[in-house]
Amino acid sequence: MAAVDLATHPGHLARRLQQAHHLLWNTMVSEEITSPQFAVLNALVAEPGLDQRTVGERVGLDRSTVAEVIGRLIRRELLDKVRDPQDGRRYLLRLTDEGRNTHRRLTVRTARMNQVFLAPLSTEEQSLFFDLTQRVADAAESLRDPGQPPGAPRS
Amino acid sequence: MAAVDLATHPGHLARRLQQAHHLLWNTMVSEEITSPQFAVLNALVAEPGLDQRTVGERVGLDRSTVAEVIGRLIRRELLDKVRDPQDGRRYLLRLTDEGRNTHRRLTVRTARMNQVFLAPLSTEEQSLFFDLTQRVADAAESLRDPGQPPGAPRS
DNA sequence: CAGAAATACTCAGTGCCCTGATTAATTGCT
DNA sequence: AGCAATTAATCAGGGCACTGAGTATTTCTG
Repeated sequence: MAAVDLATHPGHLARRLQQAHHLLWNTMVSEEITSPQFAVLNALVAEPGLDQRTVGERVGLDRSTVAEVIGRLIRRELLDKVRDPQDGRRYLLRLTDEGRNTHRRLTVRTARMNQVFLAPLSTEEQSLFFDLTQRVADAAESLRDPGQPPGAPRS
Repeated sequence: MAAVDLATHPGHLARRLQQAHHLLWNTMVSEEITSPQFAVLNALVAEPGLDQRTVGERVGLDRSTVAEVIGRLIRRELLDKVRDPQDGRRYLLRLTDEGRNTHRRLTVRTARMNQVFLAPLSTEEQSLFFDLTQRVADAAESLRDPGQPPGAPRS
């Protein structure tokens, strides 16, 4: 008799949201390529030749997960990996032609999927949704390591 | 040069949100019990003696996942499982005393965590966040099986 | 220059999440 | 009663996500 209403738990809502998204992705975008895999491809289209760690940073995947995702992309020959001649610890990642094609093809579909996903909201509500969600996520992420706030200079 | 801004992708945002939540949960609620596990305990506090499938329905876990989660809860002796004498296909789930205690203890902490998680938003923004997120999730879930809309009568 | 510290990556272990196939029990229909 | 369809659960298999420990390479420092 002391049960809680899960609808008031943002974490539970986040999980449901992600599950719903996963489902829609599978039906509208691709059953082969997952959303995190697409994010990796996208990061490499934006900045070719990144190393593994940086890709993880860009798309929000930790070192282990990014290694797995990249492993799968390499197996499918959408990517390849070469040692950085400048720094033998790093692997440099490059898209194959097929990787670039796949990214281009899926970009169209993800746009359509996003529209369907957000269709229940009006245009203003959609911006609000992005704003609120992003602020919550940013804040929680910054609790992780109280290092420099977003947009800190490099080098 | 045809890269997309992931910040405009609700799915990517949902994933980040969930990751951030997971992190906060680990530090503020429990490293032993996960959020889905808590959801299962909570469902059984609300409705003791549910079967596995129904629990999954209540907390939004599919048949396979709910079986795994329940397995872990049983191993930790927070739950037990007995065949339904009325229907030998079902397992009926019951909280142990420790399960009830754990639920009660974590309930307090989850409330605190939710506050911290949503702290970047004002009170009105928080209700808006719930409303928008819930509508998106509901809509996407109903795309799954175009069965009866929410709130369909039972029995 | 040699040893210590930092960095990039890998590996092992745990948990969540889904689909499709299978098994066991019940219900419905002749 | 007997067989088909339905239903609850399991199992196999693939993918995402995190932590802690280990390896190799580079950089920092005395």
